[in-house]
Amino acid sequence: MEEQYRPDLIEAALQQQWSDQKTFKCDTVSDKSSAAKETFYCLSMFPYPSGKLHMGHVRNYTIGDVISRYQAMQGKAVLQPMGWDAFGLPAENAAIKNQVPPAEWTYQNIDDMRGQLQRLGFAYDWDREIATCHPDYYRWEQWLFLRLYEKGLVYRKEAEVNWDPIDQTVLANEQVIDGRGWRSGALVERRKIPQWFLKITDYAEQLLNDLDQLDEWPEQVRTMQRNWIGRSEGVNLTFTVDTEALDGEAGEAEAGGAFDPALAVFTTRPDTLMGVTYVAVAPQHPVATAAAANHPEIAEFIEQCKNIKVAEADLATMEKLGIDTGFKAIHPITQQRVPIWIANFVLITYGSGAVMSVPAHDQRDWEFAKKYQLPIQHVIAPHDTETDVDLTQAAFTDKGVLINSGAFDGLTSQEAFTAIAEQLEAAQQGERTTHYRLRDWGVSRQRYWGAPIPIIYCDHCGAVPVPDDQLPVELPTEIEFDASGGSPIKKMPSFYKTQCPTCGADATRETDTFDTFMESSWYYARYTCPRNDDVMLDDSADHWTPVDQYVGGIEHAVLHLLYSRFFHKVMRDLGMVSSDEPFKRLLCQGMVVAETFYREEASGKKHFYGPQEVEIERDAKGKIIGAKLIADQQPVTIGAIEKMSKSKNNGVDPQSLIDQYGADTVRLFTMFAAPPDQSLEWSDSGVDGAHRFLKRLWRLVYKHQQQCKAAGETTAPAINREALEQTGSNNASTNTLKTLKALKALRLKTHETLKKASDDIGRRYTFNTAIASVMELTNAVSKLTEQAQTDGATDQTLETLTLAVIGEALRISLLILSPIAPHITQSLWSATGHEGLIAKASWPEVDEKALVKASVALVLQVNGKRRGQLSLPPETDKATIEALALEDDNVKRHIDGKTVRKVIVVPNKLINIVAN
RNA sequence: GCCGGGAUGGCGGAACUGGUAGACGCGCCGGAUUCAAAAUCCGGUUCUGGAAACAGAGUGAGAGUUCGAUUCUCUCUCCCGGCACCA
Repeated sequence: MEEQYRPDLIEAALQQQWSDQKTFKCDTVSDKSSAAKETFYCLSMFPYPSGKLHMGHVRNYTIGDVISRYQAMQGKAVLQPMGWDAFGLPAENAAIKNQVPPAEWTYQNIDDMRGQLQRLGFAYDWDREIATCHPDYYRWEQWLFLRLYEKGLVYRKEAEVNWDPIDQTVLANEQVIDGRGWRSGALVERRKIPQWFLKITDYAEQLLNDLDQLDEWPEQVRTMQRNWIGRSEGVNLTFTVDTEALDGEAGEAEAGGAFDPALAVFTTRPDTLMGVTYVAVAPQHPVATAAAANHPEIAEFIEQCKNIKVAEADLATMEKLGIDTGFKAIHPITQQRVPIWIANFVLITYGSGAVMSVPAHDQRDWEFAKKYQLPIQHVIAPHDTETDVDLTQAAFTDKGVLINSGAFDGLTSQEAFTAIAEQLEAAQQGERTTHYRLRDWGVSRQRYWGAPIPIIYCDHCGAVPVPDDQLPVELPTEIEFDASGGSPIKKMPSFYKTQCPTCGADATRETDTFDTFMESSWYYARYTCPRNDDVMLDDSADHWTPVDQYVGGIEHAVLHLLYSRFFHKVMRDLGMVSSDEPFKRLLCQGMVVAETFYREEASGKKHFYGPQEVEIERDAKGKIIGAKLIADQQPVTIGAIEKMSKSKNNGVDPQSLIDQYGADTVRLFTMFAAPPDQSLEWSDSGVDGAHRFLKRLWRLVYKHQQQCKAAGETTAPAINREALEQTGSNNASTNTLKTLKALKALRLKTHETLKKASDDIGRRYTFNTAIASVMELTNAVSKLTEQAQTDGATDQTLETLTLAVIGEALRISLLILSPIAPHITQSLWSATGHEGLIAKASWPEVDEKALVKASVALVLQVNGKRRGQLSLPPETDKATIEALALEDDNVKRHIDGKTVRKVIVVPNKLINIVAN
């Protein structure tokens, strides 16, 4: 055994050994030996192959690896695969920038990043690796899409995209900066094009209800999904556009063509119907188009509304603007005429593209009405008389009692909901309905680097699905990119020219590709049978799924996790899996963040400096007071602590850390610095600290091993429990008694640590506190080792006993740390005479007998403030505790002159004396 | 704007079910070792007062419930994630 810890010597060798021996290869279903074993499927969200790993990946995959290794030590058959979410926009951007085809760029990145993952020692079954850009993978995605098509879950409709009028391409939201295309700088326009949709709304109710099954998901994620699906009960009702007035004013034929005079709106508050003072429609609504026909100012307003990108956040934060169409809508109950306005915040994609407006009882309507001097009609009064309603200041949005509502006056909001809905239903002007905020999933992307949508357009037969035997529709990889960013296959007749599968006539292939969320919605299932070329999923899928533990970033809380849940239910309905949900337990890890440093240039633009370029200045207490650039010794501004990113130049490259400290140190630090669900703040000195701990652990084991050798033992001796219990023997010296007491204390600490760490790693996933408790244990071992040395000459039994107790503490420390730092623990495991792999060892068991305590600390409080402490045998009775507490000098002082009113005793914890 | 989350010493964090606030690590201060340094080891370290014992204050701000609140309730401030074409 080496005296010094040398990660550079041990890590590479062990990784080679694990790879050669396929140590972490997962048993297949047909393997009889594994059939009886309990399975555990641990999955970390697969990475996009961007080039190299970042700290977020390291954190994500270390968490998954710790859980996997822990579960394997529990005796389970563990599946932990890894792969690549390989389609996506960055490959196309790189292609334009570097003139490298996306496929080449992607596969090179995969090779690089695979090497980095292996260098971190993750226990993956690499034989199951998948890359979603490979035809063997996406052919099954095309196949599944066609099954959805057959089931009527696929349809085509017009939908809006961000259009760059100069580059003549569709832009992603990310590519629109301040309303302009990121390459061309042109103002983007919203433009409608036909696109394919999946009917996820058919599953809205199930997706909502089954959230209740997911009791091992973070509550916040379930809440976000619930709100995203957004079920609401309301009424669909119809206002009628007053076409007679229209005739008088402009004439319908002129007015941009005919439109349906029935103007449908949805409301969750039919009780406020009598307070409607106007109706608002989306700029794209047919009524708006009609109004624009002979009113140039309206046409111009509609035109302006186009210059906003297709993102809800932008729509919701923009200035609320509107214009009167001049048209009137007839109220379904009062028959009164109210104005129809065009409002830029009404979404054509959401509901019917029109809303009824009740400014008295809806804040947004109120603000709009104030701005454009529209009337405000008060129709709901509060239940109680204390609540102030001042409609000149704000809308009153609570429910209450109806007023100014004719026949409905005096009804509560709830009663009015029913009464008004029934009246509308009777008059066939409305119906009660359930509405979802969730929209159908648009899966068409006008991009190259994605899976082709398997559809052929024929002039005679329309849209025709590609027959199964022609799958996969392969994406050509021999392509050329031009600077506009447009998809090359759209200009590639060899790709899109084909024959209609139905009639054989010349036809055109769909050149759009799938949204990359398609690939990530089912990859977890494909890992169970990644090489099966005959079917998408075989029996293995049901053997392993649902995934027992899924680990990934909180940013996926809604979209990816909702789409996967949808796909799982679809696959269930197709008989491919039998469970309802794909992921049993979910862990959302926080971001990796770091300090930023910058200088503001004359233009106001910030120039960010990397952490390695900057020197931190501290005051005498170590508080950071400033920073300067090493290069010129001039100050730089310390910015906010933000997510590591290229733009903020605050990223730390994991590779250089691995080179410097080894994989175990990096793994240990990322697990120790924060609990997994919180954001992790990067700290170089923290990494040093983690490395120091590993060095200390190594030296401790080395020293112990030397002592064992000196005592003539090759490994730590077994604990002689009888000898350890001999505290009362008459001829024992004080030194002996002292040592025995210390040994028993260490053994207590060992098993307390094991108990806590097992719970922390196995149940709570608070790896930071598990590591902290092992640190405490090794600190105690360190103290005892020193103590034993200074106590000097002791008899041989005692020496053996000391070696045994310390040996147990170290062995248990190694086992607890092995999922976190697998290399160093393996080396020390072998060096202390253990055969085989620590990864295949069983998790140690707590010795309950070692946990028995002679006394417990009991806190004394007077009026809730700590005034002292008692050390008492556990389960001391209340009366005794109270008597002892009242004798305490400090307690006496604080109750002096007061009357004891009450005494509260919490067993084995504290006693609180209430006196005044 | 909407939905979700967070805030505790100089710093990262701990306190799991309402019961000793600050475990563990970093940083800093002092000491040992060393010709010296690195490395390592030992001690101290929430703030204020005090030599100490101890006392007072203290978990983003303000209120409330309770014998007792970092923990529960309400209001507010700031920061972060998502918002359907970044993945």
